[in-house]
Amino acid sequence: MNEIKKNPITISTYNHEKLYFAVGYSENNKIVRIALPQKSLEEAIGEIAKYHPNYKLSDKHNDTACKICQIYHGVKLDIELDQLELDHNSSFSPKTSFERDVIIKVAKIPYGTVKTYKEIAKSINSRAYRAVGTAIGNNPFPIVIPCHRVIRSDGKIGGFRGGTSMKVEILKKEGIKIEELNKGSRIIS
DNA sequence: GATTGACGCCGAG
DNA sequence: CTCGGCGTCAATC
Repeated sequence: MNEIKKNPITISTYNHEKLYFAVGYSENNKIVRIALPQKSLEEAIGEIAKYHPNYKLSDKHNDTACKICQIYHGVKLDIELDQLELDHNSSFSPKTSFERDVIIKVAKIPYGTVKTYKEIAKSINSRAYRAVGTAIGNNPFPIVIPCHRVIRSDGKIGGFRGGTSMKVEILKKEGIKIEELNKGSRIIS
């Protein structure tokens, strides 16, 4: 489980057509956590506050929240890795190099492309496919670290914290072809 | 140890 | 194509 951090942070938000985005920043102006889009402002803030109860609202980084919204909607946009708080005081504190390696690999998947859990595992010389999924599932920076671009080896979509349907929507907006099956969806390659 | 995964592979129907 | 079962290994209980 992700431990709860007492460090003070600020949360900035953005909303667009009934979807609410939130981003948490540390005092040294790095992103500590990103919320998946929610149906209300309270839920979006709650997604971050859950891990960082010591927060204040601020409009200082609303532009970042706006960017995240755009990326979510398929705009080809990058947020540099150095904007993310990846050290041990942040909410992302990998206990082994495994979790960190996975996140770094996922960060490098280009816009509009996908990789499989197996490929990620292989790229870090591991066969722990399932552990890769778990590590990605704990990703505190969804959308920016494009965990939605990691799919199963059989072409099926695989899981997503915000629900598989949200994963499908983002991929479609990035131009990836997906066919609907009776049971779930599949990438057309 | 034993259990649990955002998985993978193979074989049966 | 679907389903079950077993393989695999990191994290958690």
